[in-house]
Amino acid sequence: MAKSYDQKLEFILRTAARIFAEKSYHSTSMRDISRATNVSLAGLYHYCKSKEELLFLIQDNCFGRVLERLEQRLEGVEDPITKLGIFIENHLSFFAANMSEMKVLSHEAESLRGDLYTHVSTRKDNYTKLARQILREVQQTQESKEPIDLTVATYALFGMMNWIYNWYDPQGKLKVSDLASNLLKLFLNGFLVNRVDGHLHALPTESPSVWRLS
Amino acid sequence: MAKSYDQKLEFILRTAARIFAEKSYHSTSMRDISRATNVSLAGLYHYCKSKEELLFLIQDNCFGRVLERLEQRLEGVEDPITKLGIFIENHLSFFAANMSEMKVLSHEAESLRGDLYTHVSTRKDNYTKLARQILREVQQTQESKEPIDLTVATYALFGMMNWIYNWYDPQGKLKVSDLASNLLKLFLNGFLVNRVDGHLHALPTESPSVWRLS
DNA sequence: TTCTGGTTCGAACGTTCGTTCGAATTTTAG
DNA sequence: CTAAAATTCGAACGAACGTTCGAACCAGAA
Repeated sequence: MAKSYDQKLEFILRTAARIFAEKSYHSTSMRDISRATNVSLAGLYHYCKSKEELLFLIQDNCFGRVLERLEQRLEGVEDPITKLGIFIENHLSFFAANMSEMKVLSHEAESLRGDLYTHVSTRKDNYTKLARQILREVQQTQESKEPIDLTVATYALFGMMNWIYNWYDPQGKLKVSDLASNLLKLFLNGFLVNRVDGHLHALPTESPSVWRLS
Repeated sequence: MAKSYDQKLEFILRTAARIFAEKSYHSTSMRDISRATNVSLAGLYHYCKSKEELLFLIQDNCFGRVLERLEQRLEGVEDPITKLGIFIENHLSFFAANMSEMKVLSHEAESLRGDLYTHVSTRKDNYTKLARQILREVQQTQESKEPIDLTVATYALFGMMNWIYNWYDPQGKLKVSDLASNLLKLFLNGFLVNRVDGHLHALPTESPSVWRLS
């Protein structure tokens, strides 16, 4: 029956995601996945064409669910700042509930090749462009003499959010909602407000050559 | 002669860092490095004990230089905000001048094992604690009713900064100094200012179970 | 020149990898 | 019950991996 096939595939994907997150895609062997799932080595290939397809399915399923949920929640919303709040909360709460898959999605971006890479990469691009568009709208609600560069802001936001797999423990004291509201406040205030210019010009600027070895 | 030995080792490390950054540590073979350096496979082992030591030397040398320079520049500085500016500018300008090495330092953190891992990890911890300490000092110069959580702020800062290997092109239009001043402004304003609380409470909060598969 | 110690490398070692194949087993449909 | 289809797996494949070894090479000191 198709149902039990799908369930077992999902189980394999979840287990593989956990191991990929633990020890990275390239140093995980099909034998590791076989051992962890109690499915024989050859048996795994009944559920996927290759190890690379496993990685793809994890990334694509995971991302698909983020996008689907985001579209639902953004529907009908007009206020740019509310949109941004939804975007951040959506991203972080999904991340926290699916740390392994999201770590794999963030950390193993370049482990796919060819069409599979292109497919995931394109979806990420659209996601990034959506964030950038929301930020542009947010920025236009304000007037600032020295607005933050939109590209820097967009990737700073993703950096803040995606870095959490390096430190955040969903089981720990800090709740996801607190994490989200802290990050939203941190980002939004920084993005909109202009206050500390005095300090910036005092920064010593190093010539890059200082850093080169020889 | 010892001089030429060191020079060749440095050359091998730079080349290895470039390839590790391109296709990740675990999917780079010693044969790849041999090909790129024109040093025979066996010859490489005259300059390192193992592939893992290559990775360690890249990470440790790189981090050592960041720390050394940072200590010099922080010496005698008292103002917390100036300290933070120096910290960010130091980190980013080194990152931009050594993208490969820094990508390897950020991205292959868990690829080392045992003592080598512990050694690099400990230095990173101290670096993180230093940043956290500076942020605490910055925060104490202000009084805020709802300050940003210090842990969140610290890792958000590192997320913003370390994420740049995913998008920033040091050869492109955006200069390092602009990148640094934008990120400093973005972070510092967000960290210090309290303004958008109204929007935060309006955020819908999803139950984590929504995100789980089954 | 001869000797010495650092440097280089071709060839091979044993291991592990992703994947395949054919047969055995279980499940489903008629 | 029977036959077809779906599922499972032991065993093996060739390829690629990190590393080693012994010999060859080359510099500078005597």
